[in-house]
Amino acid sequence: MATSDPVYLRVVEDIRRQITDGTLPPGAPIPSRAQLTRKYQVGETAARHALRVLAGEGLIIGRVGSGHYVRERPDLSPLHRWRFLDHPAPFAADLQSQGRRVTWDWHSEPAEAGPDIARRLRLDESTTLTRTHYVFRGDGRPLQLATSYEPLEFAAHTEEERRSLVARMYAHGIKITEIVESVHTRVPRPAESDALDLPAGIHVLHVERTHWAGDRPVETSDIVIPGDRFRIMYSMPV
Amino acid sequence: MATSDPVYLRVVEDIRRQITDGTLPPGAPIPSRAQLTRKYQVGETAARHALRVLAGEGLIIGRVGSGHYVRERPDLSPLHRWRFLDHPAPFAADLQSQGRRVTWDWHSEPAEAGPDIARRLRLDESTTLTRTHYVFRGDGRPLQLATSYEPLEFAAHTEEERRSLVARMYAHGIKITEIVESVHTRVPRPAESDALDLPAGIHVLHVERTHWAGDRPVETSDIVIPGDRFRIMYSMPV
DNA sequence: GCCGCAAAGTTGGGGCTCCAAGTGTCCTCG
DNA sequence: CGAGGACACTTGGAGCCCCAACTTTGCGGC
Repeated sequence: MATSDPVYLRVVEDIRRQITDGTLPPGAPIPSRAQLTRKYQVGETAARHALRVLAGEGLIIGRVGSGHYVRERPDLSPLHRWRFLDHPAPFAADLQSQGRRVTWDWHSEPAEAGPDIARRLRLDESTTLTRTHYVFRGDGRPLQLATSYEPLEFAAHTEEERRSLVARMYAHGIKITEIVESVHTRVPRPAESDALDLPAGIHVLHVERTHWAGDRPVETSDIVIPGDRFRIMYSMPV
Repeated sequence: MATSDPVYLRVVEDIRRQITDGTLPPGAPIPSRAQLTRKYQVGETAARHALRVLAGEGLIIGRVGSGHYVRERPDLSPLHRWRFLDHPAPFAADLQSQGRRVTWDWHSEPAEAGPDIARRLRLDESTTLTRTHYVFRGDGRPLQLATSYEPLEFAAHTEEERRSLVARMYAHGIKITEIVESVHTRVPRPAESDALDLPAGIHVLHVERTHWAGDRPVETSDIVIPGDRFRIMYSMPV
């Protein structure tokens, strides 16, 4: 977006795009260091750094003597993990990877922080925030609820802006550096049973997620998932 | 361990040790590139690479113009996340970060894979595996159960070996490249209620964890956590 | 005693080069 | 026709250098 980003990022973003949009399928060879320097008109350092970044993301894998290749099982790669974590419906991962569509409704309103949210965002209890309720559906069935709290000035207004909190914050000059989650299970509240169409006796997974910019929390949300019909999948390259 | 490891690893491991054992507390400055080259007698490239690796692990943070510093909140760093994930009791993280001791009992026995484990490890149903049952306790109270399945030849025999599956596999020449988890909640089985001292009506979190070496699964385990009294905490640098 | 500025130090981007170890290909020789 | 070896290519470790942007420190002057 900026006019003078690091050049290695140009290479990273171009290859990443080709992998995510399927131009480079799993197993496909990535151009070698020498080829990248010619193709993108960058130095060897930049080409090498780009490959290392992509390998660090788990999107490609390097084989000494042979080359870099798009990794198999990319649906479990950190990029995807990352995309889903950043997504307002982070635990819709397995549904999406099965090719099914996740849709959602939301509505926003101003709200007082209250003791719990004030603690999580390190704010005063009487601070007014934007509270957004989300209902996520997969193939029409309710999958997941989320309630997000963020300062008024950062709230999303369009569908597009809702897709990535990190990108939205970045546009405001705020760089998200960490995502902290705390998970437990509990009995659903009546409104939740209703919204999720839960049979009696089924518990829910409750995820408290907070986005941090350095040592300052900038957004927090409560995510509620039916505990029976759902699975969370992720992976990490070692 | 090996006689001729990459030199940057020497630097990484030394600094990492100092951070984890408290010699370098949160906020402490890390020697600069120039100082590292002198101190460890390595080139600038190696010093720089070591700092990048540590920063990538989230243990330190670089500030342009100032230096690298041990990160605050290191109990949420990826290294720790990683250590706990690799640990047989991955979700004892918040207890340990509060300084409490987690202890465990276990017993191993040979067992037939059976349909479920055979599918997860891509083996034949009649294959004999080592099955290990763990009971984890924090301050004497039961916290977590785990059942691990691994090929006979890789099984751990000492307490020390049990601490890190990744290190143990590495000693066998097997490099773990990925950890895949699938989580859901369910009603506890009678034996689980018993072992975890669960009040009636409390559900459990059931985690299916599989360690992969390339495209081959080498270990899988079922981890059962009480859903009421427990929280999972982790974080990821963006 | 305090302010402001310059100098020194630090990170992060980028460039170039050498080398060891491993892979793949192709050609030659038996 | 087939096996084996030479050669070209690739990764990953390592070294050295230059520079822009930023922070810290310390000194000189008011």
